[in-house]
Amino acid sequence: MMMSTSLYQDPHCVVDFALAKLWVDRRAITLTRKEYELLSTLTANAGEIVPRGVLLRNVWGYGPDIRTRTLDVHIRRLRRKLGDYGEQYIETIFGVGYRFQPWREPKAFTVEPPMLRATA
Amino acid sequence: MMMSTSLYQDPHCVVDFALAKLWVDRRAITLTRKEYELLSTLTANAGEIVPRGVLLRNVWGYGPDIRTRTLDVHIRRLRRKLGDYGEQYIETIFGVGYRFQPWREPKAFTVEPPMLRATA
DNA sequence: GGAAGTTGTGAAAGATTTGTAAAAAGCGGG
DNA sequence: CCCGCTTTTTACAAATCTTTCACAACTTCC
Repeated sequence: MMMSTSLYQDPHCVVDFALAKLWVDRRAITLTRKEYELLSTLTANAGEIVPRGVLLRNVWGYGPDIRTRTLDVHIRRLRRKLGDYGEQYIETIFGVGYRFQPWREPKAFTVEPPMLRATA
Repeated sequence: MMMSTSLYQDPHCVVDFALAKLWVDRRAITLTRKEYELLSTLTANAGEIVPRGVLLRNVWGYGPDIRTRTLDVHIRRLRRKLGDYGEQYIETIFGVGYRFQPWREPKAFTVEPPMLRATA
């Protein structure tokens, strides 16, 4: 039985919620369970801030009174697995939480410098 | 369109659900009943993760509260019978279950080294 | 600039899951 | 019953994942 797969998708990154898989630039990346749940929560709210408390509750089942750094560590490992885009994809909102930013083409500064006219 | 005998098939491995038989590289392999049921369940969902719980329920009829290592032992024997491909075919998804991966040609890295150009 | 609080990070410790060999337990036909 | 084969359990070893720790780096606010 084939149902259309639910996934997050942009030019560089695909997350398949059904297969629990991640691809970055066509390359398959293995995620651990916690990494996957964390990324799922973030991409499910792509573009929106997800507060630390919400992540700790949804992914870890922690209450509001638990102090841990495990979220930070997992964020770090996710960023790593997202390769060069890690920093761009997962944004830190200081004092609040994190936000997964859908891919946006970088300004083309280095690619196509503004009018290098032959000349002088 | 007619639906011929139901079987799983790839360049190295054929599983015939009707005959309850397995061939690896043209060689017939005898499977015990449990081995066969396990392999059937896995190949029937080739490419997809099958959670431990599902296997324990489908193949053994166990409920979610039963702790046993018999699944692991059977996986091991299946891998053995699949010969050199055992590890490649049956993938462990840590903390989740197993996945039967259809055959894929290995990357040809060693076969055709990237351009050794004569020169300098 | 300095204090207080927050996040980043590598490494270590802890916890859980899976692999495996070998022994024990089941099972069906003689 | 007894035998041969299959299946399950047992008991560790090994692999993998998760969390903590200690400290560096960074933010914010005064």
